[in-house]
Amino acid sequence: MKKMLELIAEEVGQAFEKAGYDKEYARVTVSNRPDLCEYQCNGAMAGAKVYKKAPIMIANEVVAYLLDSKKIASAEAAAPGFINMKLRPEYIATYLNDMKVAKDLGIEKAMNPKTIVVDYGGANVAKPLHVGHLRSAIIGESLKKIARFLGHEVIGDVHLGDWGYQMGLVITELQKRQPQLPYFEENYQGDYPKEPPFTIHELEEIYPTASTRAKEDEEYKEEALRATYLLQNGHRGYTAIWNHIMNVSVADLKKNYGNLDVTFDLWKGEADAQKYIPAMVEHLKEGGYAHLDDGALVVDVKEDSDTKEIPPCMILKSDGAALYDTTDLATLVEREELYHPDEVLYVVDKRQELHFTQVFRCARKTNIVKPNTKLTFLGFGTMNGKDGKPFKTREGGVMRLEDLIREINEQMYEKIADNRMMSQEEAKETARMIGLSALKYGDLSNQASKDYMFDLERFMSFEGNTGPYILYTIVRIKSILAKYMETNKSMEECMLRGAVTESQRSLMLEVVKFNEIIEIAHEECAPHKICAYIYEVANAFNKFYHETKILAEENEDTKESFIALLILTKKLLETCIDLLGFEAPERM
RNA sequence: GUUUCUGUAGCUCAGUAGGAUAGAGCGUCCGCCUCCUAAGCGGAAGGCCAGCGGUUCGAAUCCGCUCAGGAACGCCA
Repeated sequence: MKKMLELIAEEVGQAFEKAGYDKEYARVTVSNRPDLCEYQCNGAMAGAKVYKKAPIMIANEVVAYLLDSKKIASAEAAAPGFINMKLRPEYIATYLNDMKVAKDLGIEKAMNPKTIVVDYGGANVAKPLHVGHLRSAIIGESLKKIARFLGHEVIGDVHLGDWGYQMGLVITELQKRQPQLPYFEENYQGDYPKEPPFTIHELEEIYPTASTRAKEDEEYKEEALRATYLLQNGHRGYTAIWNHIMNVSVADLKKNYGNLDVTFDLWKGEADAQKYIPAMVEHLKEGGYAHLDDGALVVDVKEDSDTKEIPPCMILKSDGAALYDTTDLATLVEREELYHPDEVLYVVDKRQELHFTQVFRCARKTNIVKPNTKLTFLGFGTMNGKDGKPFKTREGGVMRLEDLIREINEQMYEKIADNRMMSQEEAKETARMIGLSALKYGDLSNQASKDYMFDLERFMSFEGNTGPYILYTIVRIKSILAKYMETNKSMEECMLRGAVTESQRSLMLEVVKFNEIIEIAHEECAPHKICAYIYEVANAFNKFYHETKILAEENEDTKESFIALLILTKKLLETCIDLLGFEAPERM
């Protein structure tokens, strides 16, 4: 379905043309003066200069051609040249009825569906997920769903940090603790044990211990680097350990992401890109792109328009080892080969912007990606605590995701437990759903690129602009519809009619905006616009709800129209929260 | 130091193809349950949109400077 703004703009465009003006001035927006009108067009003022005419005259001429419109009920020119319009109630109702029966609420699917790889999550193997991983997961998941909803082929890749020095550290520490293991036995030819030599909890403790030791002990560090080197060159025993680390760690990561309802299509990582590195390096050398600088192999990515120094993209360290840049480039090689993406979207901490600028430029310059492959960096800001500094636990440490989620679920359970009659099991599941909505909405309602204050107490509140408030609104609708179903069977046949009250009309006008909003959220990578939108829809609904006795309505047609509006509103809210990555319970 | 992002109500945040009177929530104060979930709804108070200058019919929005805070700046990822 076409967007309402487009439909009205077409109408107004025709009027502009009939009046002898270019229809490009006929851009229509939702009015910022709802007391005066519903939609407005400011094109007369923009055109005034070109046509050397007073804007109000242009507006008046255009308005004259709008009076017999089937969509627009009233149009008037206001000083200095606004064109103010109201829609015909039955036209709004028709539009909403179409939405109600259309697939996916009549969203316009992409004309040319793109293949989009979304690189998000950013988890590291052998390290627990912590709050620092939250934003990437939440924002990336939402963007993935939005793009998919619009008809694109979207591939979500967790892109694990599963290669390099950190693995050498774990191997070294393990060797210190259990030197008798066969992995460390030289010339060992037999099979290695199937059971991993550590649990996830031990693994999560091994890494930080090793990391700390390496910083204090030069010799230890050398060993870890050596282990890293051997692993990368196929050392049999270390590879076996690496596989254990992967198995243990990935299982745990899947569980954690599962708690967040975040799912990836691909569990690829840096290790997968390794095999593409030699050929890529060859390509960079042969193409004359790379040169040696201080012993390191680099590709210059400076551009004339730069306002600052952009350091070259470093491909190989002076000791010959690969780096962050290398792996990300090789991953692009891999992605080109396997998926031929039209776009690769990175949802990463904004502090990595420079790195991705380098990688993107290098990939383009060296033809690692096709010229028309879009590379997008969506950098998100830091989660700050109430003190305005990066979020920490009370003890000053990094909070583990697992602990955070457990705490949210427990608190939410206590909040709802004494409120309603519910089995413990249902209450637990309900608390989980509400808790997740609080967490995700709290994050997503902020503009991704900005730092934001992580205030759980506020996010978990049922009042105000929060996830729980949105869920509460949906639950209210569900409750009415359930009651309606008890006496009436065919809910789906209910038809919307023109609004009978102001609050109903406002709600209808909110619902109309749906495809407009989703499209913008996609284009701008801005889930927060969906949050703002559903908050307005929820407000409009609650006002309508408050002023209207829906089930007690005596006029059957009107009642059915109310029910139809409720069905549509519910579908809309549910669709939107699904795009944000959470869902609503039956009751709460 | 260079570059870059941010600065909007007491607090947390919306608000870009420049538009009419800058919006929410929380907090504060005042109202509303015989009625579909009051986890709701209505109302009040609260602003030099960091400051100064410019562009123009018109600026929170575009440009310049200043101030304040954060971040990044080649062999970690």
